[in-house]
Amino acid sequence: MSALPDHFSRARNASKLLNCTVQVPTAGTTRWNPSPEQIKVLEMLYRGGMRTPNSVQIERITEELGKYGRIEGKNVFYWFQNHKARERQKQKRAALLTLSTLDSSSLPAAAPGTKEGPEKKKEETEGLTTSCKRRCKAAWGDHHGDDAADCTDDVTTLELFPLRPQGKA
Amino acid sequence: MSALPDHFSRARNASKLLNCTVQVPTAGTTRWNPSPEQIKVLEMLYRGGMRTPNSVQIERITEELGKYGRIEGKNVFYWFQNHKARERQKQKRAALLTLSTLDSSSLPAAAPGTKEGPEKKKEETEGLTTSCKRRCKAAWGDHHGDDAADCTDDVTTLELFPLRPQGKA
DNA sequence: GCAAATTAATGATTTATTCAAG
DNA sequence: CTTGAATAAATCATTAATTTGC
Repeated sequence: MSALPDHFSRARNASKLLNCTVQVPTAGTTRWNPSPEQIKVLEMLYRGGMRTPNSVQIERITEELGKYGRIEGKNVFYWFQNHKARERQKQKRAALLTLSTLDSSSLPAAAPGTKEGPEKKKEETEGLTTSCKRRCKAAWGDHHGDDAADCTDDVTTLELFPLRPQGKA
Repeated sequence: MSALPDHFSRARNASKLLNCTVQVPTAGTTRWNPSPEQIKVLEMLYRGGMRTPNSVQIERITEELGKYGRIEGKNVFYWFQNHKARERQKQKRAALLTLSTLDSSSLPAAAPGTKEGPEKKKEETEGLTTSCKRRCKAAWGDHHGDDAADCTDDVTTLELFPLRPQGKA
């Protein structure tokens, strides 16, 4: 897991000693590091039911989160992807654990310490949540805005995307 | 998990019952249909070694292909994705076939008519092409162009991306 | 108490799989 | 059946926690 050629990156251990509150601006950071407020908003949206925001939603979220720090649209996109995937991963693991606890007779393989349980391929304990087929729509940059009068399909999910706490969908 | 009545797909199966041709906005076709010239250029680029163009490259390709018909950046992106994937798929299949031909004793399962051969997981006949690790860079809309002096680190594949028949290396 | 070494989280990319239009 | 479009899974890579030796 940890191959470290020991490359002391750029703006690393600047803080800690110096309690300077400077936010390390100017280009430096390669990877987006979400601030607590940003995470809060994102999780709120997620708990509100948002799974894969489309481009318009992403734009709005990005704009909103931009108040709390530098952020791009792709960060939002990736955040939702990863969050969803890892949530599912956790649930799957929990389900397996529950199963093994409830029924301690089966469970042939899948040593819990190895790495995972990559036995079949997928669809292991999948038939419990996602029943809906697929939802289409992606988050591509539809901003080309040249000639083609291609309808920017938004409008659909806009209503259930308040961005301000409204209470459930 | 999917507790949200997300956008009921919009232009997907919209015109099924209602055979009304309306609603389809000005740009009729939902799906991009590449013209022969476009395919030609794309295949040339592919044969030239391009696998996953970055945003700048995609923009340029899109611009070039736009001469031969309506096209968006995501079309180019998806085309490369699909072409690569399906090329690999074919190679894999061919390799399996070759193996079974050379050694007609093994090959336990993988009925060729069922659906596929989803036996293990992956890494079956993989170690034949991709030796380079990974290349980074995606095709996101990096067009924010605000202040951040974020280096748009293309440069990786740019050299082998002439876009104009140059004679190649 | 600290910084290097390790580990755990998680952002970012690529690959595999699936859906559906033509 | 072919293939564009979209999503989910796997993987890589980097940053933050945490541990460990001094």
